[in-house]
Amino acid sequence: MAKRPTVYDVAARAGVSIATVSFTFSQPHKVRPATREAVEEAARALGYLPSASARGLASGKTGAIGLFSFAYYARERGLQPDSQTPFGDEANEDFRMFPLYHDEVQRGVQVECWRRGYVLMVGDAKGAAGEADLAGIAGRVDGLAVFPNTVPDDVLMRISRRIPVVELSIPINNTGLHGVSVDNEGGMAELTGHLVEVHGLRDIAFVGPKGFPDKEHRFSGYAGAMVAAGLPLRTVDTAPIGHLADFAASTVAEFVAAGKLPQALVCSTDEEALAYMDALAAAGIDVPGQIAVTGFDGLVAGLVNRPSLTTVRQPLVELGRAGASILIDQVAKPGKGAVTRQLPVKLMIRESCGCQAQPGNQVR
Amino acid sequence: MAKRPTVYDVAARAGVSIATVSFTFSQPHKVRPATREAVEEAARALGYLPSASARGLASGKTGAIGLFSFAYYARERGLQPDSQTPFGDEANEDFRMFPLYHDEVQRGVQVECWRRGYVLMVGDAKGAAGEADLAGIAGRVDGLAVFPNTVPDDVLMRISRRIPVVELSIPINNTGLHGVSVDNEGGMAELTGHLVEVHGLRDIAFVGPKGFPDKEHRFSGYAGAMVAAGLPLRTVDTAPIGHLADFAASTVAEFVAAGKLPQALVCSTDEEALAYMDALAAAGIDVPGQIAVTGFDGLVAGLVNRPSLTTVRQPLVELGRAGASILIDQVAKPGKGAVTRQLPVKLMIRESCGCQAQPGNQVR
DNA sequence: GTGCGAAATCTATGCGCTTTAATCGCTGAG
DNA sequence: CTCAGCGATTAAAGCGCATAGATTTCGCAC
Repeated sequence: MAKRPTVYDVAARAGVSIATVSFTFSQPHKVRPATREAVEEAARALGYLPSASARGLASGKTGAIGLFSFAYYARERGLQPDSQTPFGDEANEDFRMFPLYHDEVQRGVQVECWRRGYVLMVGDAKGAAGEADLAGIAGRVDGLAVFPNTVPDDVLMRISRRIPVVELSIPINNTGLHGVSVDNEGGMAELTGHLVEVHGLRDIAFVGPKGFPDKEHRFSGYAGAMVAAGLPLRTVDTAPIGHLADFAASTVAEFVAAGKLPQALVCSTDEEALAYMDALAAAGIDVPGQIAVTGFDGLVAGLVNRPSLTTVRQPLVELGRAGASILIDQVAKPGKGAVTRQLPVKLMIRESCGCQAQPGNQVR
Repeated sequence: MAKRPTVYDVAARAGVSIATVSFTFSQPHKVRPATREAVEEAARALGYLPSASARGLASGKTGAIGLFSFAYYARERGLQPDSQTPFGDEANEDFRMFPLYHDEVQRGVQVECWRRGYVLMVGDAKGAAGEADLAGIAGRVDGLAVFPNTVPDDVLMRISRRIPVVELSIPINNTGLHGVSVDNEGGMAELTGHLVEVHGLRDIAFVGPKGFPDKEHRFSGYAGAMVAAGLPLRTVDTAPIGHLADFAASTVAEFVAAGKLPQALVCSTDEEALAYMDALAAAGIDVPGQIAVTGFDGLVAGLVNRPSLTTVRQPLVELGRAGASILIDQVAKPGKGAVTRQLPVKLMIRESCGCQAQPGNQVR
């Protein structure tokens, strides 16, 4: 590559000063049409491309929104950048790998950035999300969106002192960060209610990890509905996502061995639900015939699955858009407090709960 | 937001020079452990975040790969940033809108960037992809990936004089740009052969637009297979993607009116195929009973559709990865000529051609 | 205690652009 | 014919960091 031409080269060729070149691009109306054209002509002839780095340095703005995204997916599964793990086409069932939760949210962020004239910077930690990784992206954006549990809180707080930070899909909290969330509790309560009231189930177990605020809220929704119906709670531990399949298989085996198969498995995520459905199928147990299984998220994979997965659909794209929107607003006019929004969810009744698939429910 | 602390602030607090601060982050091993810790402590206390802009300016590298992505989707459909068009959750069948072709390719680019330690900059034109839009992203990356027909050739050529540019999924050509493509011709020939040999169809029409190199190659594949079988060619024009539904409906109406319904519609993309299947269903024509329909791409939407869509699956994620890989290689060691790669495709026999759905073919 | 090479640190400069303040050139009023 | 007034243009000062080259400090042998 030839040396990139700079404002100096353009200025020299056009016979003006670099300031005029700069104005030509940033404040065209302040430049006489004749000189403007001369500058543009020179720029074109030279193949001039303004350096965003220099621009950002001088102006203090980057015009970019950052998203710490893929790391979310990878870290949860223990994937390494140098691994040979298939990330798409190679996998036989890659609609189980893509698009997942964060892919849809990312799309939302991307759409909103597009609409507001920002570019999206997608950064990812190479190992545990340390500060060094984040610096690479936090240092070059005007605002940062992150998924919960991907970045240590103290690092996040530090960053938020410099640029607005929004947590995507985290319950309202007291961290002082901006945040967008969904009605986890209400959605799960409604879903549980469906199993109790429509299907008359009583022995309903909740499957989900501890320690994740959003999952805890889903549990609350489940618990509330069960208690309200006078039914006993029952919980099943879950493994890290990377080991869902093995864990689900052994759990199912235990159920069978103990002869204590619940009537329904209310999972905290679609991914868990699908893993359990696989395990149940492998064990020769019919879903929804012998046991109902439900998820939470509304991924494509649940729609493609047979039986299709009854679940609670989160407005994932909207979630991303709302997050990006908050950031961009904050960049334009920094507010004092944390901005938070909660979005509604939608119950998607499909086959895995025992209902017949409805055309209207085929959609996600 | 408080003024962001700089190397100077950190240096002052740690009692060292800014060079040492810089080294501490870039060449830690060249700094004595004691001073390194002092610097890190100061940085932590101050909430220091290195400015990527300044870094990029000084070093001449940005560590970012750019992708001109969403614009591709939007422009083809005539969507505007300020429009109220639903971009996801709102749509009843958004698996028809996401993930599409470019979404999967983008994922590939993103994965490869992650593995190679780059960040991804997703930029989008706000209107026609003019130079101004591109400058915003081309100026801040070390390499740029674009979809065909999204950026005027001359602009692309200009940019490619400064940074490596790769065209995603464009047949090998003479533009001198790097490129990745798939075996469009071979895949379509194989698919057409399937319809002829397995299903014994003779009146097979090709549906696809003119003027797009990759689509032309698909046509060649279709034509080659037909000629080889001694069958006549038949083509159907298509409308811009944004008007696919209306156009497909009127075309189907013409077929019916003229009583000349082909035995099969070989479409150049899955999106076209789905539009025609919708139109055929609306006209009360059974697929694949009365007419077979096939696509090309291997989108999720085709898998979810009933009947599921027989198609040719492109390795989209791999396509994106290959593109990013070429760019990153070129950044590291600029080569002289254009690098090109062609990837294989895979025939996915599903229901819309008249075959029974096979478990193995359910996958995409 | 000295001397020396290596390691650590610092000084100084420039990356390409934005932006403020100052200068220039022109117009029209006096 | 002069000069205030105004728009167009420019000079100059950074923005925050990397890095070559200069300088200081360190570790160690004598």
